[in-house]
Amino acid sequence: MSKERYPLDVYRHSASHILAYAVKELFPGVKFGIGPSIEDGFYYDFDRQDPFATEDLVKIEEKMREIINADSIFEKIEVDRKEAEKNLKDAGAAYKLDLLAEIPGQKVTFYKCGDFSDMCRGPHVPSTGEIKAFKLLSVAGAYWRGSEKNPMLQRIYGTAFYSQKELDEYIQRLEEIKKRDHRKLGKELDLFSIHQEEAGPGLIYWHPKGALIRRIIENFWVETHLKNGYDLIYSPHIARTGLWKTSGHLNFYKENMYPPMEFENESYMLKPMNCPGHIMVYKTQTRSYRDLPLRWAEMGTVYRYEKPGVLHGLLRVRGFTQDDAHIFCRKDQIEDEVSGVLKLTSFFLGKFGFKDYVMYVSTRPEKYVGTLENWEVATSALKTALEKNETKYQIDPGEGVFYGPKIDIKIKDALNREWQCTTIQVDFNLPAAFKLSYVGEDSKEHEPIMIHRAILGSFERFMAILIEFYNGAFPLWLAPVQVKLIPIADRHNEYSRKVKETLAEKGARVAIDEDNQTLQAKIRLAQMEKVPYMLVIGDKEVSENTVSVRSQKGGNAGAIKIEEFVGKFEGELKE
RNA sequence: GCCCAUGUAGCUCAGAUGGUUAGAGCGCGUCCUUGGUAAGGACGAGGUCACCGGUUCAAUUCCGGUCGUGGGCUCCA
Repeated sequence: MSKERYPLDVYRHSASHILAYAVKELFPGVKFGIGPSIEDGFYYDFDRQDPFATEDLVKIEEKMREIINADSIFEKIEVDRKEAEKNLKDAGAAYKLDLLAEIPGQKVTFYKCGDFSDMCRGPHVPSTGEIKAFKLLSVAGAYWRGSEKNPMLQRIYGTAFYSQKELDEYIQRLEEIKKRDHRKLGKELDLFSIHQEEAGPGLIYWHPKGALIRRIIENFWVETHLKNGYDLIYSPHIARTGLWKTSGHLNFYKENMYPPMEFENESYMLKPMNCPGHIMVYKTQTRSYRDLPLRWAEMGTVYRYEKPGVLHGLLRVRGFTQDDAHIFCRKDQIEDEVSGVLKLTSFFLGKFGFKDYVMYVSTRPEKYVGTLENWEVATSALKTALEKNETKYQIDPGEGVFYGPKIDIKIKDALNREWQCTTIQVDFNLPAAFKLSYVGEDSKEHEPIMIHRAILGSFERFMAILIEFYNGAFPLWLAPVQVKLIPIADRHNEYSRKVKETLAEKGARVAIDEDNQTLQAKIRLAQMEKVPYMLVIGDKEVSENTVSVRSQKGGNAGAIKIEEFVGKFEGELKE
């Protein structure tokens, strides 16, 4: 065995081959798909009559260990294209033939290892004994080449690391992610529920604590928008089907819309987006170039049909509230407006503690509306705005929406996962579809540009991210209960109520635990509820007019005067 | 939608090759206890074993379907 370190993906790719080798040994007749390394490990796709059971993974792992112990050499073999084709045909390797068709050149490489040979670009580690730490994780169905039209294969996921220690750490991280799951914490902290059978899947019910957090965020959101030159509007949840026809949603977005409601000989549809509503408001007046930009914001609840298999907690739902806004502006204002949105975005995300994010600019796709000149102007405005904000970004070529280029921002959470929240999209389509105009300096009619933007994305998704990011322990300004008073015995209840009143007058959200329980039990409960501050009140506190402060993260901090606690509390809120 | 797994008390989970009253812990209620920084004690109330149908003398258990959920594929705020 060599001491050289191979890149982790080479390592994993080799592990994936060993997996395929083991499957070939254990389950003859299985056909092979592809087996690449992925971000956190590797997988291999197999076509087999009977799906793999979870117990099969154990057997396969054992076989893999045998192969590793045998330390078989990965032998690279170059084969002439025609010969490869013949060999694969003889072996009945339909999927490999499919792959071969896409490989250019006259030579193809195979890697042979023991009795197992696989068409593969490589590279591989020199021999199977190099693999020190691996684990098979799960089985799942996956379409061949990711298309619903193709047959479904059985995919086995696994991961591999240089050392057992790193593997253990990875598995620990998976467990940490599981522990932080917003669905689990949402239940434990009594924030929200979903009543899939009784009320319908993908629809969220906010409980008092969750609703309170939501309202705190909304208030902050409204205040910030008003300070930053936005006006608020409200638009209805349904509109005549004709409106969605004009907007183009019936053409481009139909599969995500719920079927029409018919009444009074008219047909109405539930809104999947807020934009047409905002356009209705725009059209009520003749707008002058002097009026622009108009920035209209709305926490707009929209409904989108999502396939049953994709619903997931708060992250993927069927009814959600976007922190939406539409900016109607002139072409020459795009850059400034986008720049303003970027500044607002970093203010918002910073307020919640997100410091790391990745920006993507998506450019013109193959199918598009609008003039090339407009695309040019808008795309470069997006880039310039980013550059002037000294923001690094990546280009996603051709990934723009049909109606215009966009900026997507993904935030990174505590566990280094990326989440898409903010999106800023330039739209050439709707202003044209609704024949929007403003009167220019030249007294002629011009078409405004529309910018759609959502900073938090959807309230539901953002809450899910926050819950997992904070691990349920919301910072003081968001915590539904900020302070919990814990009287030790009944005789301390009265004093505690007075403390509560004092704190409540200062705007604090306070609760008292007057249950007939021991101090320890009350503290345990408050800790599990992740209340930022617990104030313990016993004989000593009552007689000295103090409270004993315990913080959720820092533990017991001793007794202080009530006014002192108020000062500390208010100071922390201002941070 | 497709593949696999799965649905037992408010929550987390046991359980029976088909057979009278289906269990535990937490939570909830009543009582005892009035305590000093993560579970004091006793008693009690909670279940059409997801729903519909089939097989059977008998189904929560076996079979089929439906509605959900989980992990994937695809898609996305």
